[in-house]
Amino acid sequence: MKRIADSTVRRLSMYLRYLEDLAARGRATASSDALANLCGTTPAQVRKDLSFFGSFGKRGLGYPVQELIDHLREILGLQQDWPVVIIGAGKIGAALADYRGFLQRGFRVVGVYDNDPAKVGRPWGGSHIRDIAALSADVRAQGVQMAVLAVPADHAQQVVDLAIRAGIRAILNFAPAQLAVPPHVSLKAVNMAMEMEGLAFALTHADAP
Amino acid sequence: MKRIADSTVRRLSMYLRYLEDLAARGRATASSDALANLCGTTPAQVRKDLSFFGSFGKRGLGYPVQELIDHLREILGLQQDWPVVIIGAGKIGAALADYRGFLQRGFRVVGVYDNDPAKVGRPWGGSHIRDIAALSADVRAQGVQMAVLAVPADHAQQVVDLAIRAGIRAILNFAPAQLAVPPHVSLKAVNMAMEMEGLAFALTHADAP
DNA sequence: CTACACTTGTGAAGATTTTCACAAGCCCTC
DNA sequence: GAGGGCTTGTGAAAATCTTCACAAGTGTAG
Repeated sequence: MKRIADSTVRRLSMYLRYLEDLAARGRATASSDALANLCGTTPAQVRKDLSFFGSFGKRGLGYPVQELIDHLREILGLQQDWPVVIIGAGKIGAALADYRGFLQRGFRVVGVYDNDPAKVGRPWGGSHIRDIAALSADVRAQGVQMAVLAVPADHAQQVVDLAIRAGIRAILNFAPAQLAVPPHVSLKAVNMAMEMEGLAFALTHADAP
Repeated sequence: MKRIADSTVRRLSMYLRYLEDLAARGRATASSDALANLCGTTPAQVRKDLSFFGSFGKRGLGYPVQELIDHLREILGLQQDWPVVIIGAGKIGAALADYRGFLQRGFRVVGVYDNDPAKVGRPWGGSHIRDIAALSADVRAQGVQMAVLAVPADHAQQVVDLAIRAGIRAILNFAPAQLAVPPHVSLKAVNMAMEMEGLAFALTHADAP
């Protein structure tokens, strides 16, 4: 199959979000035009994105909302629940561990890890924060493939290496560090400073005609 | 001036990060090749990105690290300190309010706002969490242009509208909602669920040859 | 001073992504 | 069951972004 652009995948995820919204409001169908308006894109873009994976709409009618939701969930790999570990129980890690959005969308946080003795053992969810030394065994035992990284930048690479050795194959990185991972591992980074700098750039160059 | 791609701005931000690293280690110059290796891109990309803004290097030598840092900070609009308000004092908002990375990079959090009476008045930094009713006046009084949004999705649009009326012109949105803003306002969204779904997609389609 | 090794800056080529535009298909009405 | 109003799916065109490749500088060594 042709390679799918990252931007396409992001939009699919967004379509899914709005379709679920529409479904909750009882809408049975949605046109590419309606979906595009909601998502801030164009009808052609919506149709093209979906066409990579099949033909889900009915001409003259639009897309059946519930069916398209099911297709998108399958395309994105959300038919299953993904167990996730969170590494780093600082402010950000703790906030993420309690973030309802994860669970709602099929990501189940099965463990929170830290190396700080002051934090290890603290209650979290129905269990407690675990020592990072236990990560390897836990990940292996539970077949966890996804990790969220929220550790200081100077520990990030070392922690990633550990996680990958344990079998992690997809990482969402909140540490402000550029990480190196082998090709079979997927990595996405969320870098607040970078986003803010993008905004500063936009503000600074906004007035230029 | 030609429009600058978002991807270019993100890379500039990344170059800046690594240049500061290099400067801290006492490196006086860096070639596009060295920079590219650090950032996981190509030398040609580095040179092209920089060439949009001028000619900062010396042939045969590379780029003078400190000078390039200064240029990049100016290009990105980081010569000045940007006052920032954080709206929403939940877990994420609170974590962001204490995030050191902001301050270090020239973003000064001047206020944290919430509408929950239980949170308003709680100490934060040298001051306390303020009522969102005070946002308009504060933003105007202090000329704040940037806001970080960390409120529940169903309040997000309404809060954004309020912020924009008060004079905010750049928003970093952590709420899992697609926001509509007028054209003179810059908006960036960080959507954890979307990132996770991107990873799920990658994992699901990784084995396909 | 000349030769040489190295690196930038940049048009042009190549690749990718988005938009266009329209034939084909679906539903509803008459 | 024919006609008309909509909307999809999709090649092709347009726009955008990345990579290539090389002339033009720059410093160093001999």
